[in-house]
Amino acid sequence: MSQTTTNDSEDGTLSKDQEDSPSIDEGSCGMGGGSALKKGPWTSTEDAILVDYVKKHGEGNWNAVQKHSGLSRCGKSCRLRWANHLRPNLKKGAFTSEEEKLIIELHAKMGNKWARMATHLPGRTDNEIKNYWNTRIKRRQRAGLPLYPPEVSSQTFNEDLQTQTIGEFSSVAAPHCSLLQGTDYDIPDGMMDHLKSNQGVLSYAAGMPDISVGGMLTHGLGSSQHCSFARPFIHRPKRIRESETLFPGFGGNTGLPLFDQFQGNACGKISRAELSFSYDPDPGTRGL
DNA sequence: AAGGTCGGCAACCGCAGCTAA
DNA sequence: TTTAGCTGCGGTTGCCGACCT
Repeated sequence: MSQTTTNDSEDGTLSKDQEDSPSIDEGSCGMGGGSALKKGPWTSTEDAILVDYVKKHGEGNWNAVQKHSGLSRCGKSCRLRWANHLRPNLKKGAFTSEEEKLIIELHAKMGNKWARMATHLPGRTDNEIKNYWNTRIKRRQRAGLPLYPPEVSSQTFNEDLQTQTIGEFSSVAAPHCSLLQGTDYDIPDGMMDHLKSNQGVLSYAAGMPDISVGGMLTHGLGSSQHCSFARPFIHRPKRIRESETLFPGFGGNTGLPLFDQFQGNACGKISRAELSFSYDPDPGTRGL
């Protein structure tokens, strides 16, 4: 939209911006290469080179793109550009209401698993979904609205309970969740206090009127819904970062387990038929 | 009209998982 | 078994146009 993604000259020749590019980085992207790598917006010339390269060699082996095509872009940058903008069958434009419903539904189920969510939205990229969601969070926070419509919260919760009851992924979930389903969850007092004090601003909790943070903990964290909420407490560097986002100031070193695996299992079961809730993606803010 | 703020988007960064040597 | 390279993912930042005051 606003961003110029192809900012070279009309005739497609190498424009000035390719020479004095927004920024030249000496071997960033993790891997050095010695040669200066360009950063910033892609030009249509670069796009063409990348498309041509992928046509000839296929996707993957992104680091070879720089070597073989002469593009001054690191492999990561090429992969991202291809995945988000050049890949065929990409759907452009605003999300349809169906897609919005699906995103909300999926996020309620799996949390910030953008890539996984993208697999349920053909033609959409994880980046698009992530951007959409982040914007949505901002809007809803500003409007003081819950993140999820109540229908989504309770529906998702019930589905997951059902799912678990019939043992759809119990073989995977059990080892993790059993740790949480005992009577003594062993939640440190300080942590509990922190959770309570943050409840008002917890985006997840805010969207779950029936499942307050306290309720989550006393209710049993066995469902995938709960487990995904439990993720912020996971003892793992990456998750700690996440936890700091959701629970500022809380370090997350509680030794609670990781649920990503069975989340993935649970996530694959969503069908369009489930989207029966009445919903407004952003009540009161759509017309912003 | 000018300045400030917001919304939307593209792209970068750092980390983790996977795999081949 | 270890290690280095590659890839993918999620978080974050910066840019720019639109809108508001």
